[in-house]
Amino acid sequence: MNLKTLAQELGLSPTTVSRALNGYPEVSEATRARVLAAARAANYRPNTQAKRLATGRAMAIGHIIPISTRHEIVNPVFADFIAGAGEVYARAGYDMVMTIVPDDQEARAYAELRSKGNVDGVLVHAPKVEDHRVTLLDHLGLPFVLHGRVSGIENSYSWVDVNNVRAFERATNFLLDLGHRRIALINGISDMDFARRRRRGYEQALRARGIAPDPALIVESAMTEAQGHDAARAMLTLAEPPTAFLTASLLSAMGARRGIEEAGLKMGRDISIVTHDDELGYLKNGTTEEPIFTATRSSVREAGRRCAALLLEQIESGDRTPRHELMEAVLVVGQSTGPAPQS
Amino acid sequence: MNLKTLAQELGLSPTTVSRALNGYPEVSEATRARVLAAARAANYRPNTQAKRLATGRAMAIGHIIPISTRHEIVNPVFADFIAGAGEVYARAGYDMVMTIVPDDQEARAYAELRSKGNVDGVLVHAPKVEDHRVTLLDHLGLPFVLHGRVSGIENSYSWVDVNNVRAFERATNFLLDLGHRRIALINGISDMDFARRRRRGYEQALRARGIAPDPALIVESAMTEAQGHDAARAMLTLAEPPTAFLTASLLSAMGARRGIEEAGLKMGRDISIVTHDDELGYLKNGTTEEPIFTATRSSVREAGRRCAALLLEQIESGDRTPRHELMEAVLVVGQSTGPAPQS
DNA sequence: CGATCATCCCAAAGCGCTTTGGATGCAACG
DNA sequence: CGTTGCATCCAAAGCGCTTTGGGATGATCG
Repeated sequence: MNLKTLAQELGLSPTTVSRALNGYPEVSEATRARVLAAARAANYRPNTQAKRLATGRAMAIGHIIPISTRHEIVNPVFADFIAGAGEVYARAGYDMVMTIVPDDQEARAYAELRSKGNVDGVLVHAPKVEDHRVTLLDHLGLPFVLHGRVSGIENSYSWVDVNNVRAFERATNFLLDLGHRRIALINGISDMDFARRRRRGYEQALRARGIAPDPALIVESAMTEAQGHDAARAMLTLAEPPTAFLTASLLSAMGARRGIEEAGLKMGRDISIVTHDDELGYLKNGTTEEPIFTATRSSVREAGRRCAALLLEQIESGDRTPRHELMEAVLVVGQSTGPAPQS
Repeated sequence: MNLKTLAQELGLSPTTVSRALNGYPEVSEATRARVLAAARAANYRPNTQAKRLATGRAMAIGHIIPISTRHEIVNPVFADFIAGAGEVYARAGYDMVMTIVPDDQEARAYAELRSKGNVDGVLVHAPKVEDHRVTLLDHLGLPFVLHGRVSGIENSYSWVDVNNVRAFERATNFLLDLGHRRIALINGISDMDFARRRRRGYEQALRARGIAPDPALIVESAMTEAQGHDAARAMLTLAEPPTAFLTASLLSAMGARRGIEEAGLKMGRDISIVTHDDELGYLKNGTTEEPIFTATRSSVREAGRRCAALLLEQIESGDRTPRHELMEAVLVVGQSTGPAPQS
């Protein structure tokens, strides 16, 4: 069923039917009603490709997911972020098109997306400290929004981010207030912009109290359960072991807890943990009311929603002036923290 | 830059240029070379929408992700599966379009995808025991492949699945051989077809040794860390506690381990765990050589690849006769299992 | 040398929609 | 009564590509 035959059946021109369906005023309400009824009856839906070609709008947003051939890790945060963004797209009638690409071909993938014209804009994931994608996209003239920011770049661009500096500053202060002085940071990969910011927040808080950050108490690598475990195990054997851990993900925190317990210590009493919690669907930090870990909490799903909303707004308004949204993490207190043990 | 102007610049007709680019034989190799060179120089890429409209092929595969409003959990396996499938799509020049939809509107979403014509086929995730999607898609005439199977349905369809029955039968036998008799199953949600099959494998193995499955030793719910923990804690307080746990995911296994250790027991000595391991990128079971948990291992990413390959093959060949692929899980021995303790 | 046949190229139609630029009819107006 | 203005509708062009159905051109053959 297409426009032409639907129009014929109604004894109308395609023009009129198209206008009736798309809510243009040049058609009487009587015929509009007739058209709508017929369209529904015939289960008519305009062909996407034809519409796209005619309007020049792809009605789709691109997400490019680079797959590293080295540490082939799929970002665990990814699924939830996508879910949030996808909700918004679906409501607005946009498709979400995902491209999986070896990370050395990422630039080409963006360029292709642009020149083949199959998206109206892109959402950029997991920016690194110096991320070339921003300049590339600027140059391509493809509307985009970053989930996160890029420290080492001058360009201005639209982004949605958590206030990572502040979150980790607060978390560190929280531990300092409990009397902890040897606080370890189990962070994400140091290339990542968010990891850089978290570290800055952590170090700022320490320095503000006159404590020099100790490199032996900082680990920066992929945020897995094993990472947390191994880092905790290793650090607990130091001559001056930490009394608290600050971890960048719930998985790392779980690993750290395991390491702590293997060392015969008790979390929340002997050793404290504060973690960042992205509120992933499949990885809950206890319940909202009774969290297991003390955490800086910020929903990555909500971030997905906001990124998507921001991008759609830019595309539909045509307004390219960069806009930002800074989300604050909530510090929730769980059972993983307590006063520093008297040594 | 479009076909027409490119053709003009070359002094050729659009027809010839199109044919040259698409490898048709009706064009001399000399002009083909000229055309290719010019196209590359102009960075020309045919407009996707126009191509799609002209050919009637969307060159895209749909994935519909239902979001339950109740337990809004995003399948943790999802990201890795997508990554696998996406690799194959990208190589074949297909887009992957993802639709996030409230689960009560899933059927409508498939119908729309079909009538709007923006995909050539769909990949169906996480089938339930009685899943209406198979009949729906059959009826819509939209090519599809299931990741998993549907027990309660007669239709034949294409699928790729792990031999869940066999995997859990083997895992159970492995524990039985170690002398365990009280073996608990911490399974996925019972509606899920894969969970049903795993339970069947588990019960078959028990019955084959004359052991009646004990409902008190079976939990079926969302596979989270908390699930594993809570189930293990609860079961260990039974009058006749289990000596081994069989879990359906690494997260559950991690939770169970925590529960075990909280009860002052040692995994691998006092209590054994065998888990299923989907080989998720961000959730490794130790290393390939030295797994932490004894596990039935099967890569969900590889499953994604095979699903995608199967679907593309069906679409491109036009052959709609259902095809299957059954993957066998490997049983790897880690440090989480040992002989049943003498009571 | 004319007929036949590849080879190489092109004009034009068509994919299904939107949108521009009228046409038509009718009420209102001076 | 002629004109204006409005409300409705339509024909046709166009989006950028593919593909059908030829049309030249030159080589081959009897």
